[in-house]
Formats: sequence, C-alpha cells, structure tokens
Amino acid sequence: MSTKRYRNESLSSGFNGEGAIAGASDGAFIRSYYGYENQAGALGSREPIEEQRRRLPAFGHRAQLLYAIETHPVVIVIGEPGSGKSTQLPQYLYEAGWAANGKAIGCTQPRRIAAAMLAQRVSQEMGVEIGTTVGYSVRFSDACSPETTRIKYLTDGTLIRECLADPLLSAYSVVMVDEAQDRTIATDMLLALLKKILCRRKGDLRVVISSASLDAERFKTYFDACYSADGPPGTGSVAILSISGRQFPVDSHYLTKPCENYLVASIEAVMKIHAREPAGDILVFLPGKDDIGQAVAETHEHARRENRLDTLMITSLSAGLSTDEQRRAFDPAPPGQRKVVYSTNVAETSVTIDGVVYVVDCGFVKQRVFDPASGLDHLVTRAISKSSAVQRAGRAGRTQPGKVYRLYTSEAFSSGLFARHDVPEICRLSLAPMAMTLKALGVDNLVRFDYFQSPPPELLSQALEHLASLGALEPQSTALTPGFGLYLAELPLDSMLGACLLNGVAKYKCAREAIAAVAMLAVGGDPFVMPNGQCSEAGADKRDFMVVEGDVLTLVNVLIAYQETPARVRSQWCDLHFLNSRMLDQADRISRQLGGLLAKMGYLRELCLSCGRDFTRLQRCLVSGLFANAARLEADGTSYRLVRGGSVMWVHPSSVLFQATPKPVFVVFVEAMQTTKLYMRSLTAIDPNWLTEAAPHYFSAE
DNA sequence: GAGCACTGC
Repeated sequence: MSTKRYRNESLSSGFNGEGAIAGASDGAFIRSYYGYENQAGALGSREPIEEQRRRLPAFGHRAQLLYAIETHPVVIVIGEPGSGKSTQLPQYLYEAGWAANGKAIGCTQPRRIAAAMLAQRVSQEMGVEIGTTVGYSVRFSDACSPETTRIKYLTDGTLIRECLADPLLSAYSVVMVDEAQDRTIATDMLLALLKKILCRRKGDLRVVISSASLDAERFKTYFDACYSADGPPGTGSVAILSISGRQFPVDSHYLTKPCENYLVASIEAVMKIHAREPAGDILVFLPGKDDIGQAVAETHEHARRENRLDTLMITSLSAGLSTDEQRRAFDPAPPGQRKVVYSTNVAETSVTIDGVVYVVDCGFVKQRVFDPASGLDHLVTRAISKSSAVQRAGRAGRTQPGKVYRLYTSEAFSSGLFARHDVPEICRLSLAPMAMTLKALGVDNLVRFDYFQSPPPELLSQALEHLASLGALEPQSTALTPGFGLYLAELPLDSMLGACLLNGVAKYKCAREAIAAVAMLAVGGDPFVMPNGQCSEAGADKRDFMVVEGDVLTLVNVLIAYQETPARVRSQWCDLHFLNSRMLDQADRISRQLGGLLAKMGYLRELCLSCGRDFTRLQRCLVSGLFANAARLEADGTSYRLVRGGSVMWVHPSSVLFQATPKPVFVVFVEAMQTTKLYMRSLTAIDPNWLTEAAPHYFSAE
C-alpha cells in the first residue's frame, strides 16, 4: 500500500478544518437516534443551544440566504456535510417571517429516518413540542397539525402525495428540497413539479434546493428556463449560495498495483491499520452482506492467530439488521480496543458512526438495474462513482483529521472506470410508478414532460406498455382508466402488486388474502429465521406453514396466523415458530394501511371477504397482476423459461418449491434476481389457462 | 443447492 501523502483535491477544497468544533451537525443529530447524544453531540453539551446554532457554518450565511430568498424565487444552496443547512435554513426562514401568513415551510428528505430526526432536533432547538410548530410527516407516522405546524419535515414521496390533493402546494410558502444530489426518482419528480408550480403561483412560492455536490449550474439552468419564458428577461431568477462544511482533512492512500480480491485486501488493510496507526475506529465499505459476513469471520480468525483478539471490536452494519444488531456498530469500543465496522452503503449517507478515523473503501457497490427488454430487475456489483468515493472518504474526517485507504490505484481512479456521478435512478429503474403518479397529477404526455433529466425512451415506453397491459391505461388516450388506473396510482405499491390487490378485492373476492399477500411481498425478505443449532426445529415449523401452491400462499398463511394471534403474545408466538416478528409487524401495519385506503375507495363491504380454503381464487388473483412474470418448466424438470421473452430462469433456493418434485409446470414469480444464475423469487404455481384469462391481449401470440 | 445494495408512498 502506498504511504505517499496524497490529499484529494475535491476533499480538501472548501473544507474548513481549522477551528472546527464538535457540536451540532446533521451527523450528531442522526447519531442521537442511537442514543449517544451525550457524547460530544450537541444535545448533551453544556453550551446553550443558541450558542451552538451560532457556531454552525450556516449561521455566517444567514443574512445572505435571507436576502437571496427575498429576491429570488429559486435559491440553490451547496452545503458540505456538517454545515447545518438542514436544521438551520428552515429556522432562519421561520424567524424571518416566511411562515407568518399561516403557510408552512416544508423541507423534504429522501429518507424517513432523516425527516423524523431532523424534526426532533429542530423542535428541541426551538424549545417546542414536536407536532406543534415543528412537525414531520412520513409513511405510518404523521406528527403535524395543519393549524400550528410551520416547519414541516417530510419525505419527498409524501410531498408528491400531497400534490395529488393540493396540486399547487398552496399550504407552503417555501419548499426546501434537501439532499438533491441523491437524485432519487421522487426528488427528480418533485423538482419538475415545483418548476411547474412556481410558474403558476406567480411569485408567492419560494424553492430552496439543497445539494452537497457542486453541480449547482445544472439546477440553475433547469429553473432559469422557467423564467425566460414568462418572467423578466436576463438573470435574477435563480441564486446560488455556497456554505462550507465542518470537516477535517482526509489523506487518501491508494494501492500501488491493483488488488485481485477486495475482500482479502480489505482485511489486510484493517490488520495493517490496527498494527501501525494510532487510536481511531475503522469503517470498511463492502458491497454486500455475504462479503461482510466473511470479512467479520476472517478478521476474527486473523486477530485470534495474532493473539490480538482482545484489542479489536469487530462489528457489521447493513440495513437488514435489527435495531439491536445495528446498535453494536454504534457502541463505542471498550477502553483499549479499536472498533472495526464492516458496512454496506448504509454508512455512506444514511447513518453516521462516531469516532471513525480510518476508512477502507473497496471501490464497489451493489446497485439495482432494470432491463426494459425483459422487464426484470437485476442486482449488479459495479465500480462506485467518484462522488461516492469522496463521500466515503469524508466519513473519516468527521471528528478529527483522518485517512482513507482506497483498494484501487490512483490511475484507475482517474480513469473512466469510476464515473463522475452515479447514474440517477430515473435512468436505471422501472418508471411504472413514476408514470402512474404523473398521470394522476394530470401530466398527459410523458414523452414531452419537462423532466429535470429525461429518462431513456425505452424505459418510458416499457412503463407505458406495462401499465397498459395491466389495464391501468385507456387503449387510445393513454389516460389512467377511471376506476382501476386511478386507484392503482393511489396505492403505495408496485404496479403489479397493486393490480393483484385491486383485482383480489373487486374481482376475486379474496380481499383478506390479497391484502396479506401484497403486504408480505411489499415488506420483502424471508420471515423464517434459521437460528444456528436449531435449524431442524425451525425447518419443521416452516413446513407447518408451507403449501405446495408456492411461496406467496405460504406467506399469506404466516401473516394471517400472526394476525389471528392476540397482539400481546405475538412476539412470543414468533419466537416459538422461528418467525421474524419485526417483519410481520411491518406487514401487519401495511395491511392495515391498505385496508384503510381500499375502504376510502369504496370497497368497505368487500374488505372482509375471504376465499377460505379455495386457494385457486387467490392464485388467479395473483396471476391477474403478475402474468408478465410467468414461466414454464423446461423438459429437464428443473429450469424454467419466461413465457414472454424466453430467458432461462431457476427457482431460487429460498423458495418452498426449490425442493419440490415434480415441479409445477407453470409459475408466476414476484421478482427476478441475477446472481450466478437468473433466479425467480416468491413463486406461485398456476394453471396456464389463467394467463389467457387474465391477459388475453398479452398472450395472444402464444 | 444459493445467499437482499438502498430507499419510499
């Protein structure tokens, strides 16, 4: 490993190392969620809150920001992490009277946890109860009151939903779109909707776009175009502001020659840091859970052989872990020990781990991509972007100067192998949900819509064809069909699952089972836990719920049994049957939310209908939404072939049909996964006649 | 006989 001192320019530029103090920051704030607010965080500090607020970099820009927003309908704020932009800007606007007219200042976040935590933090800073002046609104949790809430944190998805009821967002005087560099589909949609709304509201709405990256010009160009048409010519519509962050310098170290195996290299790097570097925790970025598990085991083994096990605290972090399991990664190492956290991308933006001084970056990430030709999702491991590398490195400099060890050469990093930015979601995911929402908002022509970034035409046409095949679009006008299409757009579900649900309720009269099925599938994952040493007992319990019709019916059995268990003993019941109670609780909440939405759509009477033991009704209901994912057994008796498109597919080993012999001749699946083979997950055995019944047009050529 | 990155309404 090269020890040449190399300071990454994009990291050191604009970073304010000198004079930086540990105090209130976005990071300290997120950390407080895990209960560590007393460690150098703002909340436990003796310093009065007002004093802490004044020390934030954002405070020095207060007047400048307020002037900019007074004189410009759109302000773009480039803020480094730790600048205080997310917590302070809305407060400055509130203090300056932007909410005095009874309207609210909205601040959107891509993630629920960030919205809730920011609201928590800001309500404390302002000394008010959460849900009064300061509130938040995310799925399943609404701490807002329309009468009193003036600063409102919400996810961008929630604000888009609010657009459906209030297309001009008339309840807001200012909308701040935070973390715009993430470029989620929801953020992209919101930018486009806000541009339209700005033109209609004639100057009484302000938009603040807050982004960590430096491509402010792109945001400016997009919103400037809005004003060249019907506003005064020339400049004056969009202002750009830059707020430096609170970040210590991070020295970058590259490999002198490429490594063959990033897993081996990362463990070596950890052991070297541990042997040679002064105190400070190590954060290692790996692409997936399996890598992390292996790394934990091998690091353990290395440390044991070197007789240094008592000097290392080895932890892992990924989104799938329970809160208790995650907590260990945030626990401080005991005295005399150094903590190592092997993490997926969650640690890149979503959470901040205190005390990290060294970052090891393998240079890879797992990303979902959608193939419009087959209509299938794939999970691929690919090289990270340069901005992602900078973000990962920055994690080493939150509390003191740090070091990043990059497991690739500096030549490779400068080459085209690492893209400048990540491919935004609108260019790599299925656009069916976006297309439905835009249609529901009255956007007729999705091809000529003024996107922040235009999606690839093949993704857009695939989405429209897909929605048409489900019966959500009128054949000629491509408007949403009055009942089905509009309802589908209102459901917080993937379009295929939404179609299963609506047909299950209205057509197949099995609302109870249909709701249970889509709720379980929406949560995702495997409800059956296999504890070490108790695999045979756990396997026996799994068999109690298993049915030959496949995974989805098995999931329905599990959730209905859970729901029939009295609430106070559900958790013990789950332990007894080796089930993941967190997952079932989440599925139960989703099923209740869906029930409420269906009742509002006028299906109150149908809601209690059940198909009982008549499973075929539920199977036909599933086919009505999943027919595009139909596969037929090949002559070999194990592999399948997609009915439309012809890809060869395999039953995923997690499926209850994996061991079944003989296998069903026809199946529908919920998702495809490409790893060593193209696997089908969440299967249901079907009768091929149901395919033509559900979608005669779709299978007419067969 | 393999293994789910991460969000969100």
